[in-house]
Amino acid sequence: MTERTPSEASRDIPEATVARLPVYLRALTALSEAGTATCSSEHLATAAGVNSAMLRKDLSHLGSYGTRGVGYDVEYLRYQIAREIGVTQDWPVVIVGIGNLGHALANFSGFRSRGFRVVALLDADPRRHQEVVAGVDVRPFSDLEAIVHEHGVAIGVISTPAPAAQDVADHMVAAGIRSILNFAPTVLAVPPGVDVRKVDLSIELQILAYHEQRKALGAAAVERPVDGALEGRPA
Amino acid sequence: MTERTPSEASRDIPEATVARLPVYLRALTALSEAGTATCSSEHLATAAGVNSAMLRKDLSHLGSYGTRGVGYDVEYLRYQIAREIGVTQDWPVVIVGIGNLGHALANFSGFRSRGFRVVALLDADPRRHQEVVAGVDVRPFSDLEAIVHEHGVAIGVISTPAPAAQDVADHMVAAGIRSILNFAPTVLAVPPGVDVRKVDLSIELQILAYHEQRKALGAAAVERPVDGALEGRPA
DNA sequence: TAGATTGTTAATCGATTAACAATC
DNA sequence: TAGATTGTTAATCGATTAACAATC
Repeated sequence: MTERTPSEASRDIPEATVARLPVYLRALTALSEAGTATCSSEHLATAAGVNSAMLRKDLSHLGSYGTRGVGYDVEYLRYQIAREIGVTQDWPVVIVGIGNLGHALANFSGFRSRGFRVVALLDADPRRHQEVVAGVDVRPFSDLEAIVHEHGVAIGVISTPAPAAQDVADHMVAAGIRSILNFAPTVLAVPPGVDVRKVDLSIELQILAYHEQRKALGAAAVERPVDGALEGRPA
Repeated sequence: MTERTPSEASRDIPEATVARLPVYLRALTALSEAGTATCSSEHLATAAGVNSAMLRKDLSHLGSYGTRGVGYDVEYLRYQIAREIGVTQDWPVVIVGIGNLGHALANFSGFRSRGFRVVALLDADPRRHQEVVAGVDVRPFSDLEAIVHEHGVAIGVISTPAPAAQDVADHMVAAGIRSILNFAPTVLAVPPGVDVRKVDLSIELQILAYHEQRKALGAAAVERPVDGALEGRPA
């Protein structure tokens, strides 16, 4: 059951590598469109914003797709990475929560071009059910299960307000979805076997703020109040 | 200049910890709003979706803000984390690129409530300069430098199409911005000392697709073509 | 053959986790 | 005092980087 052909050496790719493969894929697509036939690890690494040792290490998890002394065939490597990620196939996606962000996501061209097809837009608010966004009409949230089964949806996107997100996730899981991209600023609880990735705008800004604050401190090391001077411990 | 008071033990917090502090902050805010005065590391960790050992380790980098045998004072810990991140102060932010995503960002309430204030919306397209979005009017991109200086903007958000992003980043850096949140699907080159965080929707979906594909393989291990059977190496 | 560049090894670094002594 | 829970230590795990032998 879990046995594996030894020839298929490429299983169990580290998570950090998986997260970079789409970046390499994009860089290779750009090189391909620019008419470049071959590239070195150095060249590709620069385009992807990583160092070449890391790139080669990452690619070594997939297999041996380069040629020593020469480099990588752009088209060939691009296909191999696309296949490894799974974007050579079509992925039906459903988006739940068609507010400002949901509109932006539905209209985002980068999905379609990478094998993701938005098959349905759902919203709990009946006033939105008149709307057509990006050529797809907005349907009631209660249609979720039917749509998931009809289109074989494996990936769900949540762009509702935070209070609704857990309920949406529960229904997605119940309908058979096992991969969720969550834009709502809340921690989702899901059963084992379900993957959740979160995109959290205000967390990203807070991380930047932390570093920005430290930069400012370096510049004027005085302004910060001395440890504990302002706020006492509670009793 | 770089000397440091030994009492301020909390410098040099690991990057992984910094990325989780905003999650703890959000959980503490929820606890606070629910009227909870005290919580254990176990309780807070569950709310934040991490394990309690990691939470305590993370908090230990900030200082010793708990009470053995008792737990943490919710309000006190919340303030300490907020101060550490820097969200007790106000951060003026500028957003460049007011398409669908820019609209969604400008309207996002989570910014304002966490100390981020959108002081300007900029777009290169003159047709957008009539618009008022979320109470702020859209101004020409060429106003960037003046606005940055006027408001002391330290954080810039890029929500333009990919081809425009590098040029926007260059202008931001030239204007003095040293923290950038990039939503454009492209790798930005910036000088040392400038922080860039990227949010890339299609990369997130591709990471989910990779894992989804592997789940499907586990279920039906046969369907995948045998290694190299379909595609030959290029000459 | 000589030069170039991959794929891999080994060293280093950082992050996570479990366990427990300190202490409220 | 006894029970609870923190803060820290040490072990483990995973990711990054440099260096170089393999080889085109």
